[in-house]
Amino acid sequence: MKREILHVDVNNAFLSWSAVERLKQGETVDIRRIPAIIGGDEEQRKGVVLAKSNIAKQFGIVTGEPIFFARKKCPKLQVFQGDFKVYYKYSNALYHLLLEYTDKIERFSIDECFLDMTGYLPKGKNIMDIALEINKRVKEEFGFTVNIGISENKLLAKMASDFEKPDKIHTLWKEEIPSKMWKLPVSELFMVGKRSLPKLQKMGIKTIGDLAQKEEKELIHAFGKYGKMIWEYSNGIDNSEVNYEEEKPKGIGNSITLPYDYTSIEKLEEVLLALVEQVTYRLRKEELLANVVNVQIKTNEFKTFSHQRKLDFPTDSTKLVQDMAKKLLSEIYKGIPVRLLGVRVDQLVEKEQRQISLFENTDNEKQKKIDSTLDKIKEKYGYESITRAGKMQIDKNIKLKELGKKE
DNA sequence: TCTGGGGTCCTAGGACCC
DNA sequence: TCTGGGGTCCTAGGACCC
Repeated sequence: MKREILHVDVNNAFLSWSAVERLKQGETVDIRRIPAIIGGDEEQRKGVVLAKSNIAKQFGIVTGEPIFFARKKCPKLQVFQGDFKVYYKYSNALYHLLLEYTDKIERFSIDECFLDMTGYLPKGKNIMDIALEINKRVKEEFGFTVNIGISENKLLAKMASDFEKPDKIHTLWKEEIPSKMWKLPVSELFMVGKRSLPKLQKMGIKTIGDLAQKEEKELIHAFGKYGKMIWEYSNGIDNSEVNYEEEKPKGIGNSITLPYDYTSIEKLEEVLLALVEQVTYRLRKEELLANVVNVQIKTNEFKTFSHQRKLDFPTDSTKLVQDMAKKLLSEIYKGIPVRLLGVRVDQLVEKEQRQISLFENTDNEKQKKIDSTLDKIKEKYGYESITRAGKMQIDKNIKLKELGKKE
């Protein structure tokens, strides 16, 4: 059966949301109408472009590039700091509006949703009517704009929403693939990144159409599973479902670019504990246990190293994750200046259904009590109220993240 | 003042087992 | 007295997305 899928994508999400919030606070300048970007804190060495206004885009500014470069391209550029609390607020507002049309919604990212409208169209209305209504309502009720892509699967709907921006609705039905999608450069295809591009070009593939017309076998030979996937995408093939059920995360991580390169293991360990605390706090909130701990560093030369290890039994204990993380850090740290430090936990399992291991001792009851007591304080007074690491004791220069609420 | 942070998925090699 | 081989698990690294 042919499905009816919408992809709703907020235009310049972070910048638009900041613009709307500022206007609401009484500011008169709409930062969408000036050369502006949302950027990270340059003093904390997080100075990259997170979002740009269309005017900034006209100067050649791209997401992810250093603000330093962006300023060279556009000396009059205005830089604003992002606020993730605000972003979650608008993301949730949009989601709730969309829920009025179907309950089959996949939140693909903070600013993108897939809607499965199959069987959800009200009498006398077609999918375009619904898209028009959503587009209009979002603009009127929230003050920001969205692009909407319409098709019979997620891939095509997503490609469609990416066509002309902002505030536009596009269809990309199967029969429109040759005229609307094949002419585009292959780099525009979802999942074709900067690493694959040169390889594809060497094969004589410049457009999505070039890729579609290759033999599938040739792509599989050159790229394996990935080759099969992008070949299918170029032909508009995607049978994946709109995943509307809230999924538990498969891994939880926290990393930080340090304000300057660290060369002492003691200082790194202090930060490591703060990272572990946040990760395990989130673990416990999700009622998950981790089987694997991973520690990652990035050197001053931008080389990354990581070590991971399986635990004897799954845990959400700050202490146990910290012990393992310290071990892993000591394995990778060879005295090279460290720019970034990160901790992740993986292979997460539900708290209830885990096996009780023979190795698991029961004398960690004390640790459990400490964890849950601290969690309660965090719930009540905010995450920053108490940490074992105590961010004040760490480096005064470090600003740890606030925990954004997904809801 | 050059280069964020949070994810998912895949690959490849080695260990280990049968 | 010459190197088998398939399957699974573990680990490191990398690609891609927003």
